[in-house]
Amino acid sequence: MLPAAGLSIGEAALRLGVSVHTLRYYERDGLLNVPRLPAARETETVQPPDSRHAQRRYGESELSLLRFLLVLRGTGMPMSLIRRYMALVRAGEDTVAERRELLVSHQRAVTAQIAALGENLKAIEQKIVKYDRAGGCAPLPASEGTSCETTGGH
Amino acid sequence: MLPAAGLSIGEAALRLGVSVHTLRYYERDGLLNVPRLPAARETETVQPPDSRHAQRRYGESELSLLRFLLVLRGTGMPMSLIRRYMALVRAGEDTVAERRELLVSHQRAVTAQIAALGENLKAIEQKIVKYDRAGGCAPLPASEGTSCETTGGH
DNA sequence: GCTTGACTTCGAGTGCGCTCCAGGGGGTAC
DNA sequence: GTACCCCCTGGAGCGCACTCGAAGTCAAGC
Repeated sequence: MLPAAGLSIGEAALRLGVSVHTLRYYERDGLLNVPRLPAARETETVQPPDSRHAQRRYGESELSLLRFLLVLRGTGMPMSLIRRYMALVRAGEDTVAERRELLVSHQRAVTAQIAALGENLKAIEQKIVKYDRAGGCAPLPASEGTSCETTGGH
Repeated sequence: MLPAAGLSIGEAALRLGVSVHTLRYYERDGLLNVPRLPAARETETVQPPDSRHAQRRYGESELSLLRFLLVLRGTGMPMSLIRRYMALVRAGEDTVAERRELLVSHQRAVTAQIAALGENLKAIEQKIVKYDRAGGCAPLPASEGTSCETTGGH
């Protein structure tokens, strides 16, 4: 349960499978805030550094936030909506209803997207089958005889 | 079965659900060639126009090519690959094997994409469920009593 | 002290797929 | 003839999500 002071940006990037550029970009773009080092550390040199130039530390909470962020990105939610969602998360528990609404609407979009992809996939597979039938005559596989006319079509 | 001289670019765009800009862009980008008017027409003015400035006519063959092109685009195939595929189509029947290969590889990509989307969708749905359980206490629906602690999490 | 390496900032650059614009053609309607 | 509408071209612009570069900071190792 202890935050254990978290990972550096490089480690976090590695673990999440994105670039450090992307992580910084997300923060710059207002998607989330990441705490910085100077708070408490084992050996305390005189001063925590310059306050800018302070290194980010990614704890469990940031990581799980980012994991979900990547889920949203991975389903094509635009940055602007993600920004809104993350702001709601930061704003506390009484934004749950609105967050839910946002996710439900996105869920519908994703479902539709999957359906459309499935349709298109079907069309691609049909074309492949057509090529299989046509290709039995010339190049690759040797199967039993079907008529080998090139009756139009691509 | 007769080509009936085909549609204008505006009509084709309307029918395919894209903009005329996009159709011209596809052609400019080498995805396909579209025949032009000046061949044979009812009233022949002295000269068929300037040869540039000649209007495109979209016949069944162009339309079905475009429909499949849109399937490929709709599944995220990049323009460069589509260009290759379309070149193979133009090149004639003995490119069928290579076309097939291209489509099969894309098919795999789309299948993977759908799977990934499904995974992400699951994560989103779980989050929604979590919000449902949390939200029973405060804002929207009134259901029977579950414990209403906010035990961590976004 | 100097180098190395991972971090910091801000701003500019990239790639993709359109999308739009200026400037012009040409045919039909009034 | 001139208004209208759809068509043409080449090139510029846009939105998105990164991606990279220059210049600087800091801690650790030799």
